[in-house]
Amino acid sequence: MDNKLSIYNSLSRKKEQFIPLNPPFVGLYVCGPTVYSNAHLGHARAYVTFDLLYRYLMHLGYKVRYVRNITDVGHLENDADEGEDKIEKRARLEQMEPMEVVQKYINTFLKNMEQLNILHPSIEPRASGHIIEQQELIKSILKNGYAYETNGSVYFDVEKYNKKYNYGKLSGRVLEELQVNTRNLEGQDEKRGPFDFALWKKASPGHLMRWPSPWSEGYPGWHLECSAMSTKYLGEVFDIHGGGMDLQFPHHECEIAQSTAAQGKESVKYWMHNNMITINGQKMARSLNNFIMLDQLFSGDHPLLHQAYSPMTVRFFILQAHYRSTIDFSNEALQAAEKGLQKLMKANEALNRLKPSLSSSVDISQLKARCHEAMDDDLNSPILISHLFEGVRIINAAVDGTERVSTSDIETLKRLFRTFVFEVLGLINEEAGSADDKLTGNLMKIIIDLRQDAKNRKEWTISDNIREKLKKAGIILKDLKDGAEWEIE
RNA sequence: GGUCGGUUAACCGAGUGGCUAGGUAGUGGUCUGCAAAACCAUUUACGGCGGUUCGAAUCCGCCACCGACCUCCA
Repeated sequence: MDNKLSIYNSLSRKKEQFIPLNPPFVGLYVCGPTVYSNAHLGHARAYVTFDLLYRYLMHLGYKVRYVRNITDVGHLENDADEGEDKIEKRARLEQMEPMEVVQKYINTFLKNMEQLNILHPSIEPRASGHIIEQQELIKSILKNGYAYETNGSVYFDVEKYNKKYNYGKLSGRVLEELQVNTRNLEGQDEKRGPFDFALWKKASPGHLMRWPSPWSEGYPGWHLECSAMSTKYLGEVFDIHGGGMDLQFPHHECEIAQSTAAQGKESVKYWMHNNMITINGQKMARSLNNFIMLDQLFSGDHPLLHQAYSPMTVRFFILQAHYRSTIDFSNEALQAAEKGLQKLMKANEALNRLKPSLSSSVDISQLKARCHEAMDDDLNSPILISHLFEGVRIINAAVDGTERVSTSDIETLKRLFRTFVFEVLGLINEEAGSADDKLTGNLMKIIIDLRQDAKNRKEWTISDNIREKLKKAGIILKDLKDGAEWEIE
């Protein structure tokens, strides 16, 4: 198992060599969605990013336990302590049970993830299924003196925590400065400090989702679930915690505080954050009302979209940028990704009919080494893709006869594509299958042979007519040096 | 206002103190009955002003602009 992989640790703000705590095992926790609405382009970016990490770690031979939670309770809107629960709000709007809402959006979320060929995590725990664990965690924090109870609610004492530990180390914030720069929010008299956050909230009379607890009938605070579930499934200390950059503060900061307050030590070794997707230079945000849902992207049904984009086009678009950069959405960029992906997939198919030469005029093993280097360098998928396009050029040139590739190098290339294009980048050839249907294949052979006869007699009107009519039927015909190839549009 | 990050050619998007990233689009050529594809060649770059250096787009400083976080967000 090689350990050349380096990843950017948000905690140290630099690239660090990845050294697992207990090789060959790796514990990976990623903040999953709050299931109160359909999944959007931003979700795709986050989960494609960590899917890439998951796939590459497995490729390196690690045994990864990947935990991605589903938030189905406790996530409030607006001010963290006064807002309405997102799930409950949606339940009221759609006149459903909260858990019906949860199920509905879990179903579409998982469907979208499958469309994007994102592998299922090892465990997808739900917050509502871990109320006991969350309560136990609160008890530990209370016992250690870093939380207090007011009116049946329990809050984390940030100021006290900050005296011994460092609240703000992940996001680079200093508590005193935060306090100076923050306006006093109203309606927070239950809390001792403005940055204290809820661990347990007493349910108001109309609140639907509620559980008994030593403090009140209520529900857990949002930040708690990740600490509780990561500890349960990955242990007190584990390797990697991931999520969107926007979660760094306050969510991940609070997670660090909770775990540290409960166990006296931090739980995460490497923090990784993916950057945002922007639309016309601005972050996609609910408040800006510029969301594009994945279903809309796949169907083209959105005012900003000129056309539909397939799941693999979206995946490839995301992978063509580095995960720590913002990517700006545009139709042009998506269309460029679509074309590029087609080129990659066609070259992969051409690989199968490549005629070997006695020797090679290209260095395939060097290409392979470069692919690994790119991924080892903080998952540099754009560089990896650029190397794969060098492979594309070699394949096409070999088909044309301007480069030579030996039998063993063809095998290496095939392995290279299988490994990096399909296993690591997780791409799928969406257009594959045209030749799978034997009957169609036979019919097409007859048509192509008849057309070839016409061509041999230089009856161009007939041959062009056949090509034209096939096109209308959705079949693209391309003449080769000997014969022709076809594909379904 | 505080903190952090960015500004790369027509568009997207990497990277580096001196060596063509890549994709898409454009132009010219090869191939072809034509078309498509492919191949070869090729145009417009590193926000501005200084500084360090033999050499900077890459390091430093200042300025301009953009964005993120500081409230829910992937």
